[in-house]
Amino acid sequence: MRKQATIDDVAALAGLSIKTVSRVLNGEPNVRPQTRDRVLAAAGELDYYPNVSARRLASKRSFVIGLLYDDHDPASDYVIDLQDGALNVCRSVGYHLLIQPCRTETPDLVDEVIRLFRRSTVDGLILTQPLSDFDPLVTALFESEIVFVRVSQRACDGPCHCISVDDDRAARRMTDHLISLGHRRIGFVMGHPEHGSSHDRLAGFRSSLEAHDISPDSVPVEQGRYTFESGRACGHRLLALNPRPTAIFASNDHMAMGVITAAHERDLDVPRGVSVCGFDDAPMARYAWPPLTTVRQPVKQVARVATECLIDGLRGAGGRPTRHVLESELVIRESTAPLSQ
Amino acid sequence: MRKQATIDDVAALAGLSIKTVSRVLNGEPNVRPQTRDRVLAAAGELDYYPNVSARRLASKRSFVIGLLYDDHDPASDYVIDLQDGALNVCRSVGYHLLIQPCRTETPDLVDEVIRLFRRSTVDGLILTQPLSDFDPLVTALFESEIVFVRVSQRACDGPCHCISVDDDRAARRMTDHLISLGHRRIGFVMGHPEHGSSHDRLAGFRSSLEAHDISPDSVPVEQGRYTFESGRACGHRLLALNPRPTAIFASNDHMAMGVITAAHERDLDVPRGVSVCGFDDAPMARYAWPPLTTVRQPVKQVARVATECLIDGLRGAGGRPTRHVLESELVIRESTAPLSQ
DNA sequence: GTGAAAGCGCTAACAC
DNA sequence: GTGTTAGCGCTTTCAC
Repeated sequence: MRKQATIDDVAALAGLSIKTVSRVLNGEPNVRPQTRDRVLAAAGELDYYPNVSARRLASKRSFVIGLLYDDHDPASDYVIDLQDGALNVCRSVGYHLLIQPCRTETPDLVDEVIRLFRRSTVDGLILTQPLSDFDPLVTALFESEIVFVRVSQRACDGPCHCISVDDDRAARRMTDHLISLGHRRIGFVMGHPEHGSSHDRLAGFRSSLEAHDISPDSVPVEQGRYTFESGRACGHRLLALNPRPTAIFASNDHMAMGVITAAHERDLDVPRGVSVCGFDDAPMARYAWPPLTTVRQPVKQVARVATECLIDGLRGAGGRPTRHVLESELVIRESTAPLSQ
Repeated sequence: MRKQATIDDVAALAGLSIKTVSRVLNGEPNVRPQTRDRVLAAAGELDYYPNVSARRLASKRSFVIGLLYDDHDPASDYVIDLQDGALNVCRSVGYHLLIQPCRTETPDLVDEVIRLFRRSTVDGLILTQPLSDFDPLVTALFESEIVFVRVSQRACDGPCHCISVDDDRAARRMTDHLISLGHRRIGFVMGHPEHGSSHDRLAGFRSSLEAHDISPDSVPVEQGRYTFESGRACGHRLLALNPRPTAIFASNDHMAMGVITAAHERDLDVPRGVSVCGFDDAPMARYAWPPLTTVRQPVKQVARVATECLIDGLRGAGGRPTRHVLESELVIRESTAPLSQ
């Protein structure tokens, strides 16, 4: 393994001082373009790459950001996409990503996260749902003056960037779709009551109904918890109703799969007997039978934007807190069909 | 944010030199137990935690290990489990984990990985399948004298630890299960031909057949690629056969889901018309309809063992290369049933 | 067994 | 615009 060049080597080759090299490498002002080029040429020739540890030690910054997520069961696809989006940005700007799965239930979650900081291993954090809606944590971070961005629908009053997806609107459009197929008796399976997204999706559902003059009486709502099992239980309850809903909108794909299973267990064909749709476009949605109509969220892009905001903030380019709202996309597959007479 | 204590603070409080403190913290010999205790007490009182960057800079080690995995489509559950197992060990011994998704197809994959090292950000690597079977990479790592462990069935000739799962045996036991249900005409869907596991699983399948005196003629084998779509295509080919197989063993769950879809598309009930089983116990297997009979691999444990081996190796406790083989577990659900007459 | 001094490779503050 | 001088907090070498 060849020895890695140091900044001194570059300075020597360029015939400049070490500080000038440092300036160029850090994009600081007050460098003549011509000097700059000389430095870059020398660095290129030596295949020089700054030593991260030295840089960290001297600058007291770690160039690492932490990605916090809840590692609850059915989240792996979501998490992988988050990681992917964040990693892409990190790599392109020379940061590292520290992944930090955690559980909202952990009693000393807040302490743990704060300690991550105290140990100076992380410059800033990305909080994803549902952690980003967990008030004790958010409050503690503000108090500790830790830089972070939230991926969350919910507003927050502190000086922090928020990135969100328009769940409300997507749910409304999905409901519009069901109604356009002729369905008017639509069951709804709500997500985990403590996740902000559950309420947004329900709100979108309701606003579509309202716009179509459908009475709330014909739209039974069941409380799920975003898991397959809860979807299955809610599915059974909804399908036992008389009159039976002709369509069921589950707030995520896992619950939608549960609803489909419940339908199968009652020898009800999907979509002929009942249309079912989900939310999230988990990979399983494509492989289900029948393939699931759902909503595709731009998860990678959310992570990308969040990471960019955070790193900009760390670089001081920060400024006032911003709010980004990204759009989801309807994915119509075969689990929804026109109402059969 | 309170200022983090330094090693000097600890030394001062303990009334010892900084070097002695360092010795204790690094578990070096030549320290009197009593001195040791004094140091630990002082460190505890100050809530001291060594500064990672300083330690890295001075020791030229990063205390970071890299987890390399292929980020191919249907792998997210596997990857999350790998990360989880590795993270647990890392945290308990004070290492960090750098995740590095990559694609075998990337032309300069090898260069990229080597560079990870040159830039001194990683002390060692964990290679997971199918990367761990990718010869150009493995060879390059040996040549660069980079410390790594492989998660792979395949043996390798270099001085490196290997952690594997006994796919061969698991496939044999699964086939035994099908035969015990009365099936003798069993279709097999092979995995990606370049993944070592594909061949192991096929071998296990064959050895069971042999043990039961079943002629190879009655067991059609189709070549898949571990994806849902390939499973679906192979499923159609197998189900079009005359006589039709009464059971199909797919080499992973995604392909098994594809086979089930193919069966549905031919109005064939699973398991009454055809039994189907998979491999891996992906979460989707539990949520499928019918729930899928499959093989559960101890992925987290594999990652844990791999991480422990690697870190031991880095600490010099290394020694000769070891080989760990972990056992999988059959998960019998409802997609397999006794042969109906 | 323990300690003193000399860096690791970089950035920060200030001088020029 | 550019260079000089000190550290950052730790590990290492070698002396005691």
